Amino acid sequence: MAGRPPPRPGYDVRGSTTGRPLMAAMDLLGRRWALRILWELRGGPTGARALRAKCDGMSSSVLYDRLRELGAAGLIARTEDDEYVLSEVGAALGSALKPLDAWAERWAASLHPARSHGHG
Amino acid sequence: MAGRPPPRPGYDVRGSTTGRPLMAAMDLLGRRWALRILWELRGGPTGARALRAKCDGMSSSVLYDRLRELGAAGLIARTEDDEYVLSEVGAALGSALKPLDAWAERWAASLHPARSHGHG
DNA sequence: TCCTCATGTTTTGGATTCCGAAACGAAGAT
DNA sequence: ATCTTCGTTTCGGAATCCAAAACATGAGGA
Repeated sequence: MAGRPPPRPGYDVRGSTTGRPLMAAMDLLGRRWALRILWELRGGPTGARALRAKCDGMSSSVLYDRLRELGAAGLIARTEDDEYVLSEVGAALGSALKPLDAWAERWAASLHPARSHGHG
Repeated sequence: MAGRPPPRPGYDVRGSTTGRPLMAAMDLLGRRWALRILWELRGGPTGARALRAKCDGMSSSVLYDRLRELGAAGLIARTEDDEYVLSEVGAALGSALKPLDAWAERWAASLHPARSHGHG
């Protein structure tokens, strides 16, 4: 079960007592599969089992831990159909993560410059 | 010790065999303190002990695990003075992370709208 | 020389987190 | 009733993280 309350800005999080939002975000998003879950939720409402399939390799126990945390943080919500969906801030995070996607491509290019890499 | 080679784009990473750069990035950066270390390195070359002080709460063993991983990933390098410094791609990541910082502020505002929050 | 102090780094044992598979409970369809 | 699909929880073992101590090196001073 959750060992501690999910990190939220304004409160002390692991490694920072300043309550700086970015630190809370890094604590929350810096957990295994957290970013990935949000990323896969970009495409619209998704059921738990389908979400797990997209994040192949994730164990269900961790999935539900994350879903609880992200829900408590207000990043995801649920539809009437028992599906998980990005909240407004959650969707905004998806946009804020795009530069990271672009950077990753650049990073890949810097490591093996001769490799071609598509965007999907 | 390092249980597996640090994630790099173009190879299979935890939870993804596509080699997609973003997935490799999420595996690498989604480890505890990884993002924080890069964030604190923004200010210029920093010695190991000073870096650990900035990331108060981080244990030294994890610090050096991360420094090894980030070094192998080409995100950080070392100066002659035994200090750690962002590489070119590493610095670019710092910029790519700025929208995340901005998003975190918005996230904080969405949780407790009446709270004031400065930028430093 | 010897001691001290600050640094970079590794080691160690215990706590936390993650994984993988199985299982449970509630629907719907046959 | 039975089968299937889904959301969810449980559980033992593995990987990771933590906290503190220890090791190594070099500079400075007595």
